[in-house]
Amino acid sequence: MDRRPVTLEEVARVAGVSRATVSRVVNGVATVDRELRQVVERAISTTGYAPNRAARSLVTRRAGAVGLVLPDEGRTLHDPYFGRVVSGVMPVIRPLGVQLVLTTTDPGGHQEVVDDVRQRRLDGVILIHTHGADPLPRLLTEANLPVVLAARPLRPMAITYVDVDQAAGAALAVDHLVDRGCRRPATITGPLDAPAGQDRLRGFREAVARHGLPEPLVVEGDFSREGGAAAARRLAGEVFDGLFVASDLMATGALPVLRNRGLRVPEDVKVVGFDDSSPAVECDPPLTTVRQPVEDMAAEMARLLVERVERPDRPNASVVFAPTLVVRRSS
Amino acid sequence: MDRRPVTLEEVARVAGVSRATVSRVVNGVATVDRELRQVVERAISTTGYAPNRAARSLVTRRAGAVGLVLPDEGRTLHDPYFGRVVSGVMPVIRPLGVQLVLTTTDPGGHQEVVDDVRQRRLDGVILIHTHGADPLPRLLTEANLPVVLAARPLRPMAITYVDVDQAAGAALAVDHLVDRGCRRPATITGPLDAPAGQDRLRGFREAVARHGLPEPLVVEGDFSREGGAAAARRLAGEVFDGLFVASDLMATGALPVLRNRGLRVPEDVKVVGFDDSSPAVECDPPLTTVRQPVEDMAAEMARLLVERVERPDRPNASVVFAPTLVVRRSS
DNA sequence: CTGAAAGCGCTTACAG
DNA sequence: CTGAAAGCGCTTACAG
Repeated sequence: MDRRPVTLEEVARVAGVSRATVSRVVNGVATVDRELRQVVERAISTTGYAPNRAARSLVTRRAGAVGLVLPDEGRTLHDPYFGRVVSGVMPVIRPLGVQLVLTTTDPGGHQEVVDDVRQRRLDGVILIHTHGADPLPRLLTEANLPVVLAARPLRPMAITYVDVDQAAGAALAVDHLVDRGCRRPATITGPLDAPAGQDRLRGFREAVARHGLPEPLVVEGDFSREGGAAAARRLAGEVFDGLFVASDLMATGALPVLRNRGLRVPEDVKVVGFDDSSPAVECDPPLTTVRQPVEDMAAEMARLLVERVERPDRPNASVVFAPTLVVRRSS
Repeated sequence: MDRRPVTLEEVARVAGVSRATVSRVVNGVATVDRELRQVVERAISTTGYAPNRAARSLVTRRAGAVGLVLPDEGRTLHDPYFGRVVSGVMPVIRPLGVQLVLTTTDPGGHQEVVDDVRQRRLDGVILIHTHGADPLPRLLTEANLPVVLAARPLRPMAITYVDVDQAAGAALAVDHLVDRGCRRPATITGPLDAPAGQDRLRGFREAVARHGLPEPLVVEGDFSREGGAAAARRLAGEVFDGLFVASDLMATGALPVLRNRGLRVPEDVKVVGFDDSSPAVECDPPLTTVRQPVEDMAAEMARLLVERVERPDRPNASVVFAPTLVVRRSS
């Protein structure tokens, strides 16, 4: 029953060759004689051999695993965004035999990730949703570990990242509102100490100016539903006919506030969100919103990471994707 | 810069002891002399030593990693349920230094998982959402690998699983509807070839009978939003004042159909869902629903799994959790 | 309580 | 193209 697993040694014995040759066949080294290869392959399948990864890792100095690091707040974990990232990463690393290890950073620091890296259990790391103050990106790059960020870092630094063109997304929203006849724009921004918050506001402002519209109303939110509601309340008494909310979740908080004020959406105010997350579909009315190609972005992150694991000397890169507009009933 | 990482050997040299002694200190073996231990600890911290996990795995025959296996359909991945599972598992395995590896089963089979297991990259596996026909549970248990299922298997088999008392959840819903004055119950079931679908229907029927209510209306759904809408349409022309929908997602499909028929919720029909997933909060009106203690259940899965990794001789166990009712505006 | 030594299962120069 | 041999960095009986 629980007999020891088959080793390379055994396969070699059955095939009547050296361990080195079996190893070469297993790893697809091209120089092996065709006939010998077949003998070995037969021995592998009759013995049911599977290579022990720990032994291989020990000599190759490769864990064969990359980490996906999420902030522990739960927010991210329960966000469909997370699932989309996983869907994007999987298809690129799996064919390479690379495992995806999930890590959440503990409040007390990042000991988990750092340990996994120091113990060589992780060849590289994809970092999701780091705050500006997060020391982890620097910690890891300084340790010479391949790292890819899921967004532009707050402060410029030498690091590889993938992002969506946030400003272009905001512009998409404004163009659409203008197209629908809006002349008095307003926005509920994200937190302005986050790159996404900053960039979406900048894109909004630039597009508003480009269309020759009056100075827009701007209130700051924090990407949460409650923050959206609070921001919408601060808009009470103001006059506007188009509202760009920098995240769908905030929009679901803002919508009821508008309704209570007697404003109909989209008749009196047209609303556009950002993210195309599930709340956008479920809220009433369903939300027109800016969508990021998250799966594609995640696949690109994986590709960049794997590349840097293979070739640590590769220079940093940043790849920026174009957002798209998803039109629903709120506009 | 990229100098070789510190090894046990080096620490031993610095501390003036043997590798065996350093190993014992690292692994917390109690029998080491107090003074020696301190010397070694100092050497570890001055050298910045971190044990190489591949080397350890090779001799201990433990990967130090468990797999979380999800069906590849995307459904699960984008479901907040998934995030809740991860939140539950993490706190129990992390302090043990065990990694969580994410795997989705490929449509063509389960080669990924099976390979990871055969290569000893995974010590055990948590299986989420397996269908009745899924060969994976049997495949893995026959290979003598510790496995924990996230639900009762469709066909009885010798396996460890954690579940919620589905029937009790349905009964909770019925009791609540009756409490709110409903006398004519109806239900939209899950797929009846799935344990959850079966058990929720059984619990519903038993509770209806217990309350002495008339024979209820029963239409089968499939746990999807569209399935919920379709089922609700099949209810057209029927008279009922309480509707138990076997998943929140189906309820979000059913709600608009009821509204189009001129039925007000909760005035004309009271509706109770199942899962307490995010759609329950976002739909209109917010849904009264049956909640599973997913985080607790996931933590228990992790505990059972780890236990079986340590002691493979442990007999199978099944743990069933009690559901709770979350009351919102739909009832 | 501590150390010398064997061994875990691979890969990879190095010869030939 | 193939094999003998060294070595990756640990743990763990086994003596003492």
